[in-house]
Amino acid sequence: MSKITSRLLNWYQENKRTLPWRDHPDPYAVWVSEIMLQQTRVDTIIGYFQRWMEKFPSIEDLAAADEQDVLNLWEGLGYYSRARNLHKAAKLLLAEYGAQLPEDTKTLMKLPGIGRYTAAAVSSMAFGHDAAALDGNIRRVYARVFNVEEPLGTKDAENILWALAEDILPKGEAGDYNQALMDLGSAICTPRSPSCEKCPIKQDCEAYQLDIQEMRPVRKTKKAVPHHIHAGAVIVDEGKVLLAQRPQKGLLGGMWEFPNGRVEENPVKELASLIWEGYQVKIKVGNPIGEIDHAYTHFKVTEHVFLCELIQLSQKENLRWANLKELDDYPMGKIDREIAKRLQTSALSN
DNA sequence: CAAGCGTGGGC
DNA sequence: TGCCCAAGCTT
Repeated sequence: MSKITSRLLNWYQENKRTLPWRDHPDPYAVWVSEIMLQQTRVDTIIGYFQRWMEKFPSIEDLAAADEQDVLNLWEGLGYYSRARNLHKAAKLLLAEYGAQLPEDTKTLMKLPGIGRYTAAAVSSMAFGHDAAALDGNIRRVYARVFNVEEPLGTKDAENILWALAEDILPKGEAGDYNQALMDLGSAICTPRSPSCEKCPIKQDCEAYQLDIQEMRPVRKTKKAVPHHIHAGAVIVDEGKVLLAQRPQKGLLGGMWEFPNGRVEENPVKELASLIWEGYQVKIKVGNPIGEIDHAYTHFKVTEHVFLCELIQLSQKENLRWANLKELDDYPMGKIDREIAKRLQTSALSN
């Protein structure tokens, strides 16, 4: 075992955080936590993880769940395909794997939502196999320790970093070692202003020795995010409000929303035809309720919301009339949950 | 294989 | 405030 790995493992023993899924004998819990942690911080998922394990304690429970209940529990976490994939995979495991997670990375990667990183994480942490993991933290740590100059995400950088991960991995300690690297990355070797003085491997770190740690990893330049204008319709009829379910694929797949869409310039003028074309619903546009700003990863939105009256409804597929009190039962993205809350609040004060 | 996919926090 | 980023995967 190299000096680097033994220093990291020693540091981990002294500094590892106690987390709900750590030192947990249940591979299912490790799997769920790893999916939740994809592109998501530890602090964010703690509550979600505990509610999830309470409601779906096992693969069998998850496989038997309703998709809407699964999405409701996931609401607010984002990347909702993760929840749908967990659900799909649980059904698959029950049908074809005896309700047990496979232990090897190759079989794990056949499950929806499990890629190279997550397969290695589950195999090493839940089953103790020698699987090298590479996530955002580990990429950053290795890019600094070995002064990798290829921009992150390029084929060259990926080849170099995965090869490093495989080469350095200490046999028999992969689970702790992978977690040690990730804890180091989140606590010490941070993207900006890393705490190099506290780092257990600073004497091994090429970037630190050259004092260029903040120049590593090299990043590719990013594109500007567009800003779109949306118009949304709160359509009320006989005390109920009209909701639409989004398609399974794409943005907020399977979630519910107030009928809305992108407009070019004038939300008031364009809204009625927009709703008609998008949902086959004819409306009369009334008073504005408010504006909501939201930043997605790849674009920003300002949504103008209007109270509207129903004139004609030409299809019922994917549409539903909901009581204001029942809006919490419908999984929604952030914008539509905000609209729902405003409606419930104003209805309460009336 | 580049683009799409959410949201919250830090600075 | 605006921007960057975060335990990635899918198509």
